[in-house]
Amino acid sequence: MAGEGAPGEVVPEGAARVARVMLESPLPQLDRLFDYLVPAALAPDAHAGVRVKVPLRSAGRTARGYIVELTERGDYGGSLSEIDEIVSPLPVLTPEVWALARRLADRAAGSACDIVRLAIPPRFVRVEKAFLARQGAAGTASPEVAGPPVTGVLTGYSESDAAHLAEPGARAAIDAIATVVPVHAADGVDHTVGHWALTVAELAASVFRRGESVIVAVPDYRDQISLEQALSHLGVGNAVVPLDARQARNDRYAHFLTALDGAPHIVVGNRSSIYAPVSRLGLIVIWDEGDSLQSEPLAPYVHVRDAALVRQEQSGSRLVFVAHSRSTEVERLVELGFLHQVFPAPRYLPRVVPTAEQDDADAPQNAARIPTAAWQVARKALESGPVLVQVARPGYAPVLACQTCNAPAACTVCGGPLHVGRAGQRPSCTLCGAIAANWTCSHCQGTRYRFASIGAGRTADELGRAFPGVRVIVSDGERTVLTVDARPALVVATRGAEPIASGGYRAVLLLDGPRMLARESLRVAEDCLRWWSNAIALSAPRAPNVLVGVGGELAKALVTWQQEAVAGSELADRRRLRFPPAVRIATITGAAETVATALSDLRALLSDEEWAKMDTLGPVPTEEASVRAIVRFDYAVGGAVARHLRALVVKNATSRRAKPGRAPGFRPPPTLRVRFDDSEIME
DNA sequence: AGCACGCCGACT
DNA sequence: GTCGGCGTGCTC
Repeated sequence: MAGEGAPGEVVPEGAARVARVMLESPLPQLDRLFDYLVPAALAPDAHAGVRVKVPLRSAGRTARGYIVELTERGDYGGSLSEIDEIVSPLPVLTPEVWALARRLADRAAGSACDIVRLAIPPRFVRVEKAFLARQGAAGTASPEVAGPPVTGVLTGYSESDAAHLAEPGARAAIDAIATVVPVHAADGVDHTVGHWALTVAELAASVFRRGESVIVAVPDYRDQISLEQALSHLGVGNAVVPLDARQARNDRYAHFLTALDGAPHIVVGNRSSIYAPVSRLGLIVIWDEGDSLQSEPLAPYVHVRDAALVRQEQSGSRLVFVAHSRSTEVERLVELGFLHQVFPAPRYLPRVVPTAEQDDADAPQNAARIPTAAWQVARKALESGPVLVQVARPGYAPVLACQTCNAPAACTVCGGPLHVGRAGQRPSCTLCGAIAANWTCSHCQGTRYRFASIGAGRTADELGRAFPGVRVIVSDGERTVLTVDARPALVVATRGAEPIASGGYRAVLLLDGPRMLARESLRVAEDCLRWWSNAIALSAPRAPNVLVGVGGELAKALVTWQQEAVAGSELADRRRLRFPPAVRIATITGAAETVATALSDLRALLSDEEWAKMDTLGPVPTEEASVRAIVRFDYAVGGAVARHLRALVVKNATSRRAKPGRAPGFRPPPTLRVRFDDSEIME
């Protein structure tokens, strides 16, 4: 490389002289490609995908960005500036990921650079140097793979389903087998994992052994570990590239670069792994797509499901959604015939026993919310191993109330709700953390409070008293226990934080069903079904699973293990109400006049046919000086709605002015903001 | 975001 | 006549 590209050297005839650059800027009006000249000195490293620094508007002001493509002549009429610097010669933004980012941003009326930020971790120079040195020395080496050859067998499923899933471009919703299996990892240690992990690992290993890459997006760390153990069990542990959020930033960049090296890999990570720059993508797996952690909280809020659907379409890879229960979104895709349903063969039916809640004077201690039948199940199961008790709330007493007037107990400092975190602790404020010493009720001046709800900690205390001598283990969101051994123990866990028990739980008690169902949410039925199903799936084969205090359609769905029936009827309701996912929605937020003009501009931009396929809710006032309108529309017109709303956001961003030098207290009107497919908003 | 351009009020 | 106020618009 040395000696090439001296200043003033002439670029070879026919070489690309113009780089089209995506700028790293949050401004919607800069979300397009800008043309720059490639100076001869930089030509050797000027490849599509490399990070660059470019001048913007005036000399001295630089922006960062990525070369997206190289052409001989740009389409810009004016005179072009030259690229300042090529930050690194590594082409980190692959054409495939760029195309994905552009499509998803357009679909969500957002900036492609916001997606690229999720896709490419921050650069780590030392990591990059080490990677380049390694690549220069050894070239691109495929990871070594041990273990059995490609079998195409999918344990617990029919041969015909396995064959269907092996076909290129296959798309399916797979109902996971609701129990646990032992795996023998390469480290020589035996582990227990959910059977889903073995299923996903079998699919991944068979695609990987064809020389293709796999991406698996899992919601949390516990699932990440289980899947890595299952992949190790199948002899493809070396192929795993982990991209989870727990990694240090340098490790994250190192693993990102490994994914980029051109060899086939099995990428396992959180929702942003869907953007991994692997080559020859053969399979995308989304495990437990309904988990809220699969929903992206950063703009433009593209759910991993939607990113996966677009990436599948663009790459022609296989795509499977694996879960114990079905979201309405996946149900819609099944009903459209877009996803093929796959059930275990023979169907696996866990033992689920619904028990109506009862006030039972005979129940030990004051634990009346645990019916006698459940006590008996727990007592018997504790003879042979661990028992899982799922509860709704973490802490000890999550809610306190005034003993005199029954009002919720509020912090005397900030007015926030009080709670007791651990047994014997003084009450403290959930918001500001202040210890409530000498508490007085703000309503009646009473000074005594009572526990108004029961958390995991208090349940654990009660159970410990009822079963003297039995180990009690608490796992909640704050202190999550990942695994427990096979010895008898009462494991009290909040939903989603259940440890995996070696050999599976001998019984599962789902205690706080009615409380979980009481939550005000459009998704409450599907969420509860998912929480319960996932806990049941941690039980050993034939172990009893007691569902306390829940009857009706939900209990029936669990007993017959047909959660998709609930998803189907939920979706039918949403169609009737025109709620997502039957339709798409976009929320439009901003100053009242801004939103009003945006809505009328949108009407003007759409054809009559398009307008007929949508309706508007609101606007309603939200926070200070802001209103929010919701537009609902059929999937067919989503592209047009997104394009026009995006244009209005750009227009608003360029014309709106914060007026400096105005009277003190003057606040610029809130910006026009558009967000697509925010299903939380319908609650 | 920043920064230059441009179109109206007070000035040597 | 022009110096400079800040609203307006653009960024390859």
